[in-house]
Amino acid sequence: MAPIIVDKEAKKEEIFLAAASVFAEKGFSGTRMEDVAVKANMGKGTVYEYFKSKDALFFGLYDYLLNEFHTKIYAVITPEQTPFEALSAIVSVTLRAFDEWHDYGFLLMDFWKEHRRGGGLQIEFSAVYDKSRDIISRLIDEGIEKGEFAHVDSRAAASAIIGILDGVMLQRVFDPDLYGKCDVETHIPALIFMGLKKR
Amino acid sequence: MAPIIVDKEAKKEEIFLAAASVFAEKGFSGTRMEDVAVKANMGKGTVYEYFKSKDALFFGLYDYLLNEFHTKIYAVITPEQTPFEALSAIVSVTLRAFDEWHDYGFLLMDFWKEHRRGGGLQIEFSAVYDKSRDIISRLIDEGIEKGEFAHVDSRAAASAIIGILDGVMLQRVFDPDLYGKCDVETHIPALIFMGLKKR
Amino acid sequence: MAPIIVDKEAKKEEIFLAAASVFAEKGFSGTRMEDVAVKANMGKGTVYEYFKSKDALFFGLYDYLLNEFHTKIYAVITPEQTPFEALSAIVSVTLRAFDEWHDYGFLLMDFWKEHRRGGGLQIEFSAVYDKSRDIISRLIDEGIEKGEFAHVDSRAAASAIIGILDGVMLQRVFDPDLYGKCDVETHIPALIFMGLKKR
Amino acid sequence: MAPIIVDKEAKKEEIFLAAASVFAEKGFSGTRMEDVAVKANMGKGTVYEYFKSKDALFFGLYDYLLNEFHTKIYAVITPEQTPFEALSAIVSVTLRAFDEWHDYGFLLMDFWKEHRRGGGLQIEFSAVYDKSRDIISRLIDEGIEKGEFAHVDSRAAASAIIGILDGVMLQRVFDPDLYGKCDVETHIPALIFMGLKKR
DNA sequence: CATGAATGAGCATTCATTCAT
DNA sequence: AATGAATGAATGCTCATTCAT
Repeated sequence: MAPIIVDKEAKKEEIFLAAASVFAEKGFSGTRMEDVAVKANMGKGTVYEYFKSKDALFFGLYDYLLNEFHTKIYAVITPEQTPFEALSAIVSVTLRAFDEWHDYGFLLMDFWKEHRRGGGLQIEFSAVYDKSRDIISRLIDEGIEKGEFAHVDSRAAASAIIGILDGVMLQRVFDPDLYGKCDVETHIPALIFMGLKKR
Repeated sequence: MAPIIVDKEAKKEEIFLAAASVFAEKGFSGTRMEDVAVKANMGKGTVYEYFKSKDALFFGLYDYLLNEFHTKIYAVITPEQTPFEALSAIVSVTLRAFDEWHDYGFLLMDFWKEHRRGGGLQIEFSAVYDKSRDIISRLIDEGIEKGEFAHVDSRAAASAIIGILDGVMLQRVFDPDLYGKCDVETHIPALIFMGLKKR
Repeated sequence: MAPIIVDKEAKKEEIFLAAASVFAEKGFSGTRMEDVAVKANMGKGTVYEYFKSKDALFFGLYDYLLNEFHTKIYAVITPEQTPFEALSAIVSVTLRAFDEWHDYGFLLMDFWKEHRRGGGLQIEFSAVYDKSRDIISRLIDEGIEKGEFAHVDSRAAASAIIGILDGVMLQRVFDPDLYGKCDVETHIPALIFMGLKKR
Repeated sequence: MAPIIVDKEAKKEEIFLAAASVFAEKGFSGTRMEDVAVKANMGKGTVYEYFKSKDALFFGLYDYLLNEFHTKIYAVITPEQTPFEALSAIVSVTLRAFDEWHDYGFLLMDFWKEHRRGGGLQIEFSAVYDKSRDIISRLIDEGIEKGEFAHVDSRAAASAIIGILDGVMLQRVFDPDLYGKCDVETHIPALIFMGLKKR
């Protein structure tokens, strides 16, 4: 008669936030569903009202975060930018994003690791990387066409750039002071665009 | 009665080989000590004679593999090489090593992931990266001195190079066809040394 | 505001019908209160308005069904019948009733099985059997008096007859083709009345 | 080197005995695996060394008990007996067996009830009844041939006899005094062989 | 030394029941 | 009256670790 109106999506988001925090701290297998529930200020059972299983929560979270991440990253690209400017913006915002959420690195490691355990729930990681590679390699192709970039293999270069960004993140996970030791946000793009060799 | 002489080190190596195979296939938390024992053709109890715990085995394995890996990688550096040649050799042998043992990627992911869980047993990953970074950044510094390389920040560049290599490995874990799609072993070094920008 | 008038008894019956169907299909412990609620087109909470607990619903259902069953069975007895005719009618209508509702067998099994779990709610099964035994043994006694039946122990014979009927039902639960294989409705009464021995 | 020798079968039997006792007392769903373990004086995990799951234990127990039961029952048949004597012996030993282990009735109810829950583990009850029906109907056929029994339908009569025995057991489960109230072991066989009708 | 039987802590998940609306 | 969101007790099962032989 007067059904309790609950914003299911809002509740899911609450759980996602709690889960992100706990998974990032303890890792997937180190996290108990109760930990998530406690963090989200609800009963264990309630979490299960919104997510069928621990796996569903985990990979759902991945989806959620990736979406937010991509939205954030690719919001910086505008049509007026030159390929160089667009690429610079992507690299720079990505590095800054890692900086802002250090835990994201741990989460991502877990996603990578748990990714294998069969089942149909899991995100198609390969597709995710494909998508990123597509965007970046298209910018590179455009840059080559316009004479801005050298005649590199655009897909290999895109892989390398993503590799740099992921790899830098990994290294920062294990050595948080890396940023302190050198100005990564300046030097990494420099390397990407200029290479090591003297001209 | 003559005491049975057992080569403890040889036995440990047997266990390492079995463990590497099983951990790579099933991941750390998906692997049961019994799986390792079976693979190594011995009883569960025997594994515990050589390793105090699952963690000790796992991180001991990391140590073991990393040692082998580093030995292999840095064997290619010789004093006669120019910095450019040395760096090229490292990059190239690393890419080829990933190629040879695809599972290594999964193992590495697990090491990264489990790395955190307290205790004092764990390898100091940061130190590992530091060591690699040291070797590479020294080569870069040398190259700058000799006028071979541009005036980049050598530590940032080293981070970026390691990042590229780790990152490329990660991408190949999720998309094994990457090598097929483009000649990574040619293009990645090219990007590293020449950068994207046209000269 | 005019209060909504709800026919409590009608609603209870709705729930009973839904419950009978679900319990028969999934068994007592396999049935969730929500299943019943869904089948009855109402909310879980509403079921609890009418039945204090799952047990109360289950044993209430037993009462309800038994009542219907008894009403049906004993409607066939009339004062004009000879004891033989009355008994024949009971046997025959019982066998036919089992035939009509195959699921009843499963329900009954569950009632038997759950019957023990303490508490004061449960139906006194013994009393139920006593009642049936009373009716049947009285008919037998009457038959003996009138010289229609042999001098058997009427209570033992009544037990045996109920036993035959319950037992036949059980066997049909596990082998639904039993009726197909032989004409139970003819042969079972024949055995009851004539026995195995040749005269 | 000196492996602990454990008689796996003996251990299984220990567990069966504990399980029979606990299942009979609390029913299948009311029994926790720990209850069985405690009763058998072992740890929970140990039970799982011998039985893959609660279901496997339960239906394994059924197999075990049924085997014992059948062995006991059909041990009383000898080639020299007339069909009447053989049948009498079966009926009588069955009734006495129920008497000796009252709990068997409860266990059987549970087996009946749980029987449905799909899966491939479960005993084919139908086959069990078929087997009993075969033995008994063959004896009846033999009796008919020899002129000992009336021309009944032997399969229907066999069903009825099994029905009587199962049914009597059920009634005794709910009214343990039934035996006290009348001499079932005399009167039930009398009814089976002579029927109700006066000759 | 080697073993594998025994153990029990630990955790994902289910579901009867409650109660705010 | 009716609802269904929230809850947490309860339990089957796994697996690292121990230890008697």
